[in-house]
Amino acid sequence: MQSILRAVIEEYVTTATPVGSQALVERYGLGVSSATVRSILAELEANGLLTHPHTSAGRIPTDAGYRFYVESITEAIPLPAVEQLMIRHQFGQVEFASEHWFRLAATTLASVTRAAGLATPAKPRDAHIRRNDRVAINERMASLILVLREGAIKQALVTLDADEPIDQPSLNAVAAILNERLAGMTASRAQTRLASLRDDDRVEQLARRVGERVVKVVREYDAAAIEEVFSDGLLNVMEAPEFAQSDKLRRVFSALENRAYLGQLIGSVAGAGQIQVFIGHENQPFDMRDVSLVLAPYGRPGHAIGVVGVLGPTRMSYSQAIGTVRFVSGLMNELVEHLYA
Amino acid sequence: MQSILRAVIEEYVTTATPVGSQALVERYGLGVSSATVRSILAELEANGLLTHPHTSAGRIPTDAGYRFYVESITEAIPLPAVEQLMIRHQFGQVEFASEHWFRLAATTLASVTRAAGLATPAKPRDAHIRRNDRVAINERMASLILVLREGAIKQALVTLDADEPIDQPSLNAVAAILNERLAGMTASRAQTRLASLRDDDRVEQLARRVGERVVKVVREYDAAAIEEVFSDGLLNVMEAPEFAQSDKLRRVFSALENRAYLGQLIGSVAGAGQIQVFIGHENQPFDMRDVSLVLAPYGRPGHAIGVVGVLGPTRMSYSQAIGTVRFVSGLMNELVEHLYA
DNA sequence: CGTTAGCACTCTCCACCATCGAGTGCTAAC
DNA sequence: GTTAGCACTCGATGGTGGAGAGTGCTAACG
Repeated sequence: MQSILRAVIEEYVTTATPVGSQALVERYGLGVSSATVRSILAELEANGLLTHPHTSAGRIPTDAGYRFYVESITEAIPLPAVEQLMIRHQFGQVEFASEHWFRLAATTLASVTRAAGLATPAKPRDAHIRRNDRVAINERMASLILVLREGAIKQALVTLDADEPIDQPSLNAVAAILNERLAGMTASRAQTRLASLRDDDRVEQLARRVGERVVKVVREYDAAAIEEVFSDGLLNVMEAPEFAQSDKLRRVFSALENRAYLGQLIGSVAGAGQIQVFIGHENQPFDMRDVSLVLAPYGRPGHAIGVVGVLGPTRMSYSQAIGTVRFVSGLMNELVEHLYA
Repeated sequence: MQSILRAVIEEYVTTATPVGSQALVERYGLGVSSATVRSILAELEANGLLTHPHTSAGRIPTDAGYRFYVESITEAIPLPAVEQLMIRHQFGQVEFASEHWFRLAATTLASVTRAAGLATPAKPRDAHIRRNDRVAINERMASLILVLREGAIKQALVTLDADEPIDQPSLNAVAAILNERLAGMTASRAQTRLASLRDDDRVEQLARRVGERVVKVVREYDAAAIEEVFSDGLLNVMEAPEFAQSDKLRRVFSALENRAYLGQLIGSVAGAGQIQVFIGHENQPFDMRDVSLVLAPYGRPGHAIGVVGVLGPTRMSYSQAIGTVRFVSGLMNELVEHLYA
């Protein structure tokens, strides 16, 4: 019974056409006749795991069927050793900098699974300020460059609307104050340490103003749901026969372009801490009901967390996808670990 | 004759169906009968400006027809004042930092022209080093942060494979040397200024090694064809009826994903210095023959140059697209100018 | 009672065909 | 040069009729 469901799904995943009872007994050594299979298929359909496009067609899995199947995969197919080596090799070739990794992860996932690869950079929960520098552009404005301990770099312009231009020595003094007070702080701790600056001293006052700007930038960074979702291999998804009618395709793309839902999903994956599968119309709010996602977090829990995964048609090879995503997220874990070591 | 061509194109642009002689006389006050129009249409077809999908269908413009039409647009329709104001307002709302502008430009172009908006950040021809800082991550590695005068920020890790760990004072000394020698330099000038560093002094030797890394990063930045092409509103293009068959769509997307051709185009536009239109199969090498591009450079000639524009079906409103792209690129010019002022 | 062979039934797919109509090209007259 | 008239072409539409795949049901079997 479960093995029949499994057979139906695996057959449908490869052929993309409704699968009949005969095809099953022929291609999978089930040891029973097609009539028996038919009665089991009818039962599976009654349980809501399979459907009928029409009376005289074979069965196709429902989203619930896929869900059942995915839950039953206790050990996902691990990625073949050859491919593991290849991927490691590729990661070895890019520069050792976290900003390159997540893109490569998406590209790799896309090419291995033949679906679309998704990845976000590792984003800290509460970023720590490592250091900040300012470069005066002119007397009225300063360009702030903020380095976060988690590796991100932020830039902001601050207008110094003082009555008279500020000279470079004063700016240096401001910078010194800020570095002394803000280094290593999170946004909220930085805020409290700025409070004690005096209002009657011109330099301290300026430092406070600039410092508040710094805090604001860091807060915004903390609050941003996802910095960026990088995707590669969307073409693979477009090529699937179920997207031959372009309206389905459109739905998926509009959901991708409006990244709100993706962000929410990714947030929940990052929170859950393990690989997760979202199938078809389980993706409720937006128009993603024609696709499934396999997502896994990577990074350091409590520090920086990103997400990698694949997006494919509901009819995708979940076991392969899970195996591949698991490997890539593991690899990313290693890399991030190295960075912090 | 030219007015008939113009009428055919404008009608086809709005209806997306082949246009016949009767429809033309009805909807455009041409003052002649359909038979006359037919003979003119036949002539235009002989000149290669129009085609026939089949015998009993109306005419549709060829790429050459569009080209002729575009050349004849001496004064593009300027963007309505209301929309100009709206756009200015939107640009006023984002932070005053060049990295936000090009994304907004793409988004704006997409929503106004109902096609896809494209934009690249302004990229300098020969970047100048403004300043660089290093933050030691541990004793064996330093994280380089490189600020270019043109506003870009680059990051790189350098492994300091010295025999013994390097202490912070030495690192500071290295940084001081580098800032003194490299500030304001282009990559090639920086290279020559590094040559005079002595090999027998440990700090100078280290400075040379790190400095060479800096030069390499800047060179890579100079050499990179395009940093990034940001696109928005690809959905608009997907919705055009000519992309109902998804294979055409696929061609366009594969051309976009493989950004080589786009980069080449953008390079040529940046070089040409004015708005350019690429129609259908004029986009020779790659599979972009189903779409047209209207691209314009922005920035400061000789300093930083970026490109903004739209990508739409060949059947797009060129006059509106040209007007809009012209306005947006002009606006970007103003903004960049402000930044340098 | 589970399994199986047999069989009628259902429904899609495809090829074929006739019809319709938009739009053309041509010709002859103005 | 322009126009009316007309035959012609060819895609689009819709209906028909097998062919084939696959089902569900029933009755028989171990």
